[in-house]
Amino acid sequence: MAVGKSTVRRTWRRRAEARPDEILTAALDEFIACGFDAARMEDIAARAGVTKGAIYLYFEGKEALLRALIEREVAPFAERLEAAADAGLADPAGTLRQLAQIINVVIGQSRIFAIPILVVSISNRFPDLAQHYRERVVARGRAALERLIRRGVELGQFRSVDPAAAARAMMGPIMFEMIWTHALKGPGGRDGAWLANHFDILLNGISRQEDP
Amino acid sequence: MAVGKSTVRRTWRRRAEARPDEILTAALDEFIACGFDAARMEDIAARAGVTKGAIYLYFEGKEALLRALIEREVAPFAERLEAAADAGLADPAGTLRQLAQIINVVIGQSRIFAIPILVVSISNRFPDLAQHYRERVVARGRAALERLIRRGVELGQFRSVDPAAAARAMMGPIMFEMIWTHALKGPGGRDGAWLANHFDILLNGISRQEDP
Amino acid sequence: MAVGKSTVRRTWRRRAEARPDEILTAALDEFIACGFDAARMEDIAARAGVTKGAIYLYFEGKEALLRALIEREVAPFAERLEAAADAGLADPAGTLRQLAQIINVVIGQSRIFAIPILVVSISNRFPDLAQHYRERVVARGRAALERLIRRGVELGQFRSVDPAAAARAMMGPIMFEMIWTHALKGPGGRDGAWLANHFDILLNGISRQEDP
Amino acid sequence: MAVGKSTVRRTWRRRAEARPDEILTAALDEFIACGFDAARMEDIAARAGVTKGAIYLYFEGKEALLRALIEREVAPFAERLEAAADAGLADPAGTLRQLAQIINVVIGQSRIFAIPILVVSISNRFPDLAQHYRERVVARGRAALERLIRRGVELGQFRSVDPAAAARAMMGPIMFEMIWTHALKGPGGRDGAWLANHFDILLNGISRQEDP
DNA sequence: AATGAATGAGGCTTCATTCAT
DNA sequence: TATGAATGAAGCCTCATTCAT
Repeated sequence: MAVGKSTVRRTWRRRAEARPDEILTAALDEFIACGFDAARMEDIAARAGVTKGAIYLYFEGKEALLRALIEREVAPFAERLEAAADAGLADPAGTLRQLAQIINVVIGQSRIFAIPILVVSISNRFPDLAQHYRERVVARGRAALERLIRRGVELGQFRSVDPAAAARAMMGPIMFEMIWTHALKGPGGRDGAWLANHFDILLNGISRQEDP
Repeated sequence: MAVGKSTVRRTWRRRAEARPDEILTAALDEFIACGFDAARMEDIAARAGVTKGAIYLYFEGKEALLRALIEREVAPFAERLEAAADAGLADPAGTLRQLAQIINVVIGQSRIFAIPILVVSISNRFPDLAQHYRERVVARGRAALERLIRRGVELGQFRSVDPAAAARAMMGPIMFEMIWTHALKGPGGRDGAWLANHFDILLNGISRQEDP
Repeated sequence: MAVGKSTVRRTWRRRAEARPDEILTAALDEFIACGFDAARMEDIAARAGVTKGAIYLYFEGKEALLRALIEREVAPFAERLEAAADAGLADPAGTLRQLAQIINVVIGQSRIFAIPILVVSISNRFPDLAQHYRERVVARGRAALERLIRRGVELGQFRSVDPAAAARAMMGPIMFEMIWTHALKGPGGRDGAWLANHFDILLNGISRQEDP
Repeated sequence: MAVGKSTVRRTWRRRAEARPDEILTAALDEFIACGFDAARMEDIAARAGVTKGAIYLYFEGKEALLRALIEREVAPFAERLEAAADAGLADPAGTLRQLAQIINVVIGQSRIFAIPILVVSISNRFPDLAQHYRERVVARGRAALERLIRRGVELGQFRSVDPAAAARAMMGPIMFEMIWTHALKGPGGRDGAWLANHFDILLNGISRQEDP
């Protein structure tokens, strides 16, 4: 009985504690679907299963929603990239090939890769968010790729290329795939081979030419 | 007298005829600066040196402004790319290196490379514009690069890679540079060497290895 | 154990019984500080040390709070005035001078003299409250002053003025002092001599001229 | 014909130029009727014969409306008081009696005497407006009365009272009449004799006692 | 008796668009 | 062709009030 009571209460509590996250997820969906300005608070609320006013119990306003969202999504985004890269320092070439395949799959499946596009589209009006993203995600992702490439050079897998330039060269195709998939919505791109192909070409470009 | 009158009239006419273009340019600037939704008709008008109402003499409304803008900018954009590519079919490798340098310079100088970002940021709400852009610019640009690469393979400059894949791989860095320059506004990128570096790596990746 | 329990309970009860009064006091403070409309139920609750919902256990709503407040404050306000006046019927002139001094001190010390201003500022929207105040406080206060003056005339302290007019003439400075102190917040007025001065002049105006 | 055209245009222009004033007048009416917070922009607009949005062509918002209103009303208010007072420096006693009668009449006729009540009721939330009013109207009005009384003393009409104290004593009844008329709306007060009576008593209080 | 999450009506303000001149 | 006053729909946000716990 006492247990029953506690359970009930817990249900109630759990909802209240989960609200901010539910709202943020709803906001992400709306922002991606309509853009920051065209997204209506009421639609975000509806998507989260609450009413307009409820959002303001947890967030100061629309801009706060955007900021909290970036905050919530950006760190894991960067960390996943880094962790995956650093876990494969023993075999840089193989790891880069794997990364290409994984990213290719995830891009098609997860909403998370729509976030960079959201960030880009609001970057002129929220320069600090753009900066945050640049430093937390792009810079860290590039640094992780750089570490892989530098190690590949040390191991003799790659030629002695400039790791920074090579890492940067790899960001391009990733961004292109995101935009192609989530914004321009080009057809046929989702067969999963493209990014791997791009990386192959890049890897070819930096690899040691062992066989003539 | 007649001369005077005619002169005055001509001046006046010229302005009147130039209006739509001035307005579109103003609109482009505002759209890039604030995004489509946040751009105010009044600010566009002010930038163009007219009043709000005058815009409606030439355009149906805000969305029409956007469409006309894309229309006006997209075709030349694609044609310039194509012309430059096709003019260099005699030396694909050299042409691609040149293209990288030219694009790199133009990206930093011209507002024109902010247009793709604008298109991307509104693509979810105006899918037809996205499609238009995809087909008119991205697809044609890719096809032009493809022709270059195919010719390079025929000439023996490049290995027998898949021209489509290689062309696509080259779009990524271009897009990255645009976004980095016009949206994320990363520092230090505008030294002009990066895109050339990326292309070098890619060209390395597809080039025939003449020297062992 | 029983004792402990009862003690706890009593403490608890006492608080519960005190709640309505605490809430009303908090409401008065907020109403005075912000006005009726701008006062927020949440701030009233916070001032009273409870949560928003608790107020509704004791009062129907915001307007009920206002009415209860006027009810609670108005009667004692009037009664104090009356009692003080009637207690001094033996020496009207002296009593009026004393009243001036007492009021002057209390105006500066107590929130109670901010109530008339509150009433005035909401009087157009709650005419019944205004009427209530008019009849319960202003009219009774004036009547008390009138009795004093009439007695003064009878005693030969004052000339045979119209007691009603003279009483009314004395309300003005009091109101002016309240407004000056609690609303317009003029500087320097709180030295305590002004109201006495005003009354002196008024008393001079109605006093018998014993000395030629 | 040319005249006709010009007339039409003038009509149009005149309306546009008159708008701010019409809106302010409407705002004053609403603010007095409902108080600042309860007054709705839409009702103000309706009273002015325009739509909500039109107000924002001329004023920044609701608070700006209030400020412009005070600005517009306060100066003439003070100037009229001063001019009337200074015009009568030759006969202070008579002038003060006249002033009492004039004010008494105007209080009953004009909305202008509801402004002090409006100011008082918002003074806690807009302290700068209160200060402005205090300095521009109350202080100047008091100074004008002071000049009259000082001159009266010099001329021998009045005893050698403190002019500042006497002037201040005269403000009270005026304020009381305003509040009584426009806020508490006491019945029967508008017979026009009261303020004159108050002033008589005050004048008696400060006058030289020529007859024993 | 008390909490605090949630509601929803309603206000202020903005801005694309229209239209008389 | 051009103006700019005016509209009115729509969005953000607040807050008095309710209610499950």
